[in-house]
Amino acid sequence: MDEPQAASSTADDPPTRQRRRRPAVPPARAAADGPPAGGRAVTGRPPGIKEVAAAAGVSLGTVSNVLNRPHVVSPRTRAKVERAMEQLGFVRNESARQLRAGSSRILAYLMLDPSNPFFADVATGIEEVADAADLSVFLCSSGEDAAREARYLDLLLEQRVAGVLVTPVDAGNERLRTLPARGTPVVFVDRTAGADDGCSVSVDDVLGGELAVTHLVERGHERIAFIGGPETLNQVRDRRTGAERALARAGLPPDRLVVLTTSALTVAEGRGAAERLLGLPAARRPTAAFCANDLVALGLLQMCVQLGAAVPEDLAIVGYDDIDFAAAAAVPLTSVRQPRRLLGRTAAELLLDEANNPGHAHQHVQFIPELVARRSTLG
Amino acid sequence: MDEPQAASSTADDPPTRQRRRRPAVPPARAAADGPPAGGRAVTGRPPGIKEVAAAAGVSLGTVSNVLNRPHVVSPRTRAKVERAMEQLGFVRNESARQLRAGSSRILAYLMLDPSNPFFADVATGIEEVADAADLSVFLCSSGEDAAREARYLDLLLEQRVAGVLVTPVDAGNERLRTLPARGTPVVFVDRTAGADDGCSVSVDDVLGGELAVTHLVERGHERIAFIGGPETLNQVRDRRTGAERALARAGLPPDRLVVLTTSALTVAEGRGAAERLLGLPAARRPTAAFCANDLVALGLLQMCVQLGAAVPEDLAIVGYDDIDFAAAAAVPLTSVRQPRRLLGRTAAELLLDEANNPGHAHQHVQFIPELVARRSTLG
DNA sequence: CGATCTTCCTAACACGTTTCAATCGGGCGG
DNA sequence: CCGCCCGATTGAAACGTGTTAGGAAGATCG
Repeated sequence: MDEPQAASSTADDPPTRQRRRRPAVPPARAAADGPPAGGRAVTGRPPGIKEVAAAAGVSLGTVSNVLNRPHVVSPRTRAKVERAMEQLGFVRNESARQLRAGSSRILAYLMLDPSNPFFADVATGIEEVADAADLSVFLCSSGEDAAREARYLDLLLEQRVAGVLVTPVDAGNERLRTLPARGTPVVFVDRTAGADDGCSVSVDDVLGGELAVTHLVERGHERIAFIGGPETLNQVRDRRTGAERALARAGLPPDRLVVLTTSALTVAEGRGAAERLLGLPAARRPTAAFCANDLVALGLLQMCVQLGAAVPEDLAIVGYDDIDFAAAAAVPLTSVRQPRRLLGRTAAELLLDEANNPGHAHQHVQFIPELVARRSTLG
Repeated sequence: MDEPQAASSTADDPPTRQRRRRPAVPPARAAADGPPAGGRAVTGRPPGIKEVAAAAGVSLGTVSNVLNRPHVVSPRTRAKVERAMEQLGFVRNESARQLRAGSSRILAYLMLDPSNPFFADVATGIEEVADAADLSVFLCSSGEDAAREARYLDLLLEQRVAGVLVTPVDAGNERLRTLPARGTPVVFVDRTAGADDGCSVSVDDVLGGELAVTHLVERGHERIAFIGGPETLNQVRDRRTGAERALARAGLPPDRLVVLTTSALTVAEGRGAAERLLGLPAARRPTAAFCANDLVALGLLQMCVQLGAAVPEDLAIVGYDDIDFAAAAAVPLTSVRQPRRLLGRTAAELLLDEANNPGHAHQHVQFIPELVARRSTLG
């Protein structure tokens, strides 16, 4: 509308092309027009408890009482003070409050990767519990980078948050181990605590691997691929161990598990694994694959379809996590479901207990995963 | 291992079954054993600058200088102080620092829905810019709930964060409008600012809708479904407007756009829409669908395959957002790509400018979307 | 009129930051 | 060897803002 060439849809410019509209609201404006919601002063720094007291004609302590112990203030006085706060646009300075009170009403969840729907669901569970306890949750993303993780831990410590939930990149991190000793409760999520000092909530990944591969064996598969990596991730190791155990239980030799290692648990890696897998000579090619993660499984699935391998006829696939997209794949994916939201809720509850209950005893809570069978293995 | 019945994989218990291991690390432990990383005192409250000064045998001011202006302290003294901080496990109290300094090094991104990969990518862009400016980002999720959004805005104000990026549930929220006046810069992400007072970064959704439908028209489709909702979302309205405009441009009558309204932009809603769509009599059934969102498109796609409708032969599908799962679908999805990460980066840059540059002028930056054609429309 | 509340105010406090004059330890020109 | 200059360091004090204990003032009641 404002720039004719922009209305054309032929994109000959680089995709980062952009337009700017209404470039200059004059800066003077902020101080110029009438107060939008009362006679708010638009002075430099925000008004403090002091200004409110002056405006309401009461003392400073009374204003504080209105904020923290409203019942000890007479309704008339309270109303006066509240009106003054409204008019001045008073916002309590949390730094000052916290400095004096020593406590904060904030929890933090430091997670590996916000773009993995799994962690988003865990966070939702955490928030449910926090809301009920009148706490707020800040989410922090380490992006699987140990340095970022360390930076955030320092920051949270400096902020004196009420507690930290963490899915660690580096469970042995010294900061993580010393955190509890400095008075900040910590709960490990989806990973058993590195040391013994702390609570953890996790899901039995060995059992999950067993469930997946037992299911495949029961459907008649005798040569099964395990796709995942890197080996440094506990989750990957445990799920593979479970797979091996299931094979052994079925009386199959260990070499019937064909291990394809990936460098990350992503869709792209899953696609790459598909090419390696389908390139194997027919005699050695597995008839089923167990992926350490749904993202890998979805990549594998996509590439199989693209290369003309039928799922599950030519290759049955089992994923892990049962993210929403698993059921929505064109060939719905059999997957191992984890109680994601419950994981978050339980972790938050443990954290609250650690923070509030002096007789708190550290615990490791482990949940039982569940196999959800869909078309990718049932044909 | 510890509980025999847990080793069995027959899940007869409810899926929330759990085990607890090592229930009691004796609480006395925290005060009992040796300091794990030096002679750290395990007293009640964390040591302050005062204790550090005493331990290092220097004055209080010198410790502060080590923290804030290391260059004015001689290397020897500095080393002494740093050693003392290490030993005591000193952590600067950010509340006190901020109270005095008045400024915080934290940005917040208040987003609609953390489980939507779109927002996770925007957040990643924000973090890139923040990292470079030595700021940290806290993520907050409103979960599309206006009350939660309001609570978080209050909290962030009280924390005196350096700035707030927000994809609002309720763009007209009074709190949002008064935030800037109270000294906290705000940038609207993926939504043009409600009022004029503030920066915003968005993508031209009308153009995106035009691109999608123009592509379909060029491929010969003359009856096209628009699937999305609720109508209250700006994004949905704009994308539909674009669709209508493209039809008009092609000289097709407006009733060639068959609108199916959903109650949310989710996979489940997409599935539901598929049944409605395929249930239409052949004469009125569209040969192509433009979905307001990739989640809806993926649901539609899944159900089509399931009901035996070939994509794109029986129904061509275009999504919106180009999330990673779009390319990974078994029939790769044509979609309208938004520069998600750039959106975040630009928003963060505007925020920094608003915070640091006194001559800052509010801007509305709008990006141009791009169509990515894949098999779901190309056959 | 004294006892008892109720309501409100005063002042100390939490802790790191910053300022400023004062002090200290050398090195250096004389 | 003396006095001076310089950088490093110190001690004291003010500050930012809200919290809270303890006491004063005012109101109510018997």
